Amino acid sequence: MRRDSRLSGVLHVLLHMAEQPGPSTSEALARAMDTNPVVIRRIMAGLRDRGYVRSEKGHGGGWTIACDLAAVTLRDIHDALGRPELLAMGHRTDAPGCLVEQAVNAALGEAFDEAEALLLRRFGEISLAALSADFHARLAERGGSPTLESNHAA
Amino acid sequence: MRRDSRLSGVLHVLLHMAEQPGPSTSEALARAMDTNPVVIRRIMAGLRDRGYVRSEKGHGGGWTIACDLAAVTLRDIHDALGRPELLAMGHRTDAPGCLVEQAVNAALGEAFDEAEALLLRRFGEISLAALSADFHARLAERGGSPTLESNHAA
DNA sequence: TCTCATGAAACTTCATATGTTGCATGACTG
DNA sequence: CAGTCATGCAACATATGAAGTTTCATGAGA
Repeated sequence: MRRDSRLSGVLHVLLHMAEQPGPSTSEALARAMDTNPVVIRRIMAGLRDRGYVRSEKGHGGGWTIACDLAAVTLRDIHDALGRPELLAMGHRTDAPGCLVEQAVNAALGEAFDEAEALLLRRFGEISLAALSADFHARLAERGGSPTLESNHAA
Repeated sequence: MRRDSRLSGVLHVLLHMAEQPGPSTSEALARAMDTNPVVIRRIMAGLRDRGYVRSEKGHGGGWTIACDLAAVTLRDIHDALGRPELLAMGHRTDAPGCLVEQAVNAALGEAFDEAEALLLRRFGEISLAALSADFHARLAERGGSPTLESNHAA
């Protein structure tokens, strides 16, 4: 099953924006992500509604970070994306009358719930600032330049 | 994203077969599962290849359990299904050149790996016999009859 | 007014689980 | 041996949702 990469994508966008002094246009971000500007706007819409980022139209417009990176976690971002499904598997029937299927659902459901809870807990432990710090650590190790373009073909 | 219900479905089938004295036809199982016989054959093929079940053609043919339920775990069944994806999310790019994306992948990947490991561990802890026992416990509580049909519209 | 940027809607593409049909194969029955 | 029942397999249809694309409206700044 094709895996949802919106969380991965939006984090990539946010960290690039954090390296930019001014606003970043959807077009520039899309070029860096090798995708379409509309896709950028789509995944950013939820973050804008929550006030994590701001968007401005017209000349000099684009996207700006509008929150404290240390105060926002991956879980917040996941929520802003609309809490997409975490697991690729599910029950065949949600409320089965069959006792066999109830037993199956109970056993699987427990494992599913634990895995989802684990993921959400981990997401809640990682702030955007921590991600950014990890990036800068990698940058220092590599000795590269901190510009957006240097890491992409663009 | 539409969730994969093959594991749930095949477990349902196996537990029903365990309640049957003789072989169960794909057609009968499909009726109980409210699906198509070909779907049953499809999800059972992997289990047959591993020797967990046997299939016989012709009169009196059908599917029979060919393993010790206590010796086979949900993880074995998951393997027999071809180890479908467990998580609905993934990386945007698997081996990115961009350091930002590497940092994102590292953080997310750790959480993903933990969640997958947890699921597989839990699956490995649950045997088919345990599932069957849970079913019988529910049955005793409900006081129903142990037939396949009693739990389904058929 | 012209240009640049987002906002929103509609459409296409793609992957994959699921559902369906048709036919070949093999096993039992009479 | 012919007929029926069942699986095996291939091909095709359907449905869902992420991702990509096109188009037009809107608003901000030069």
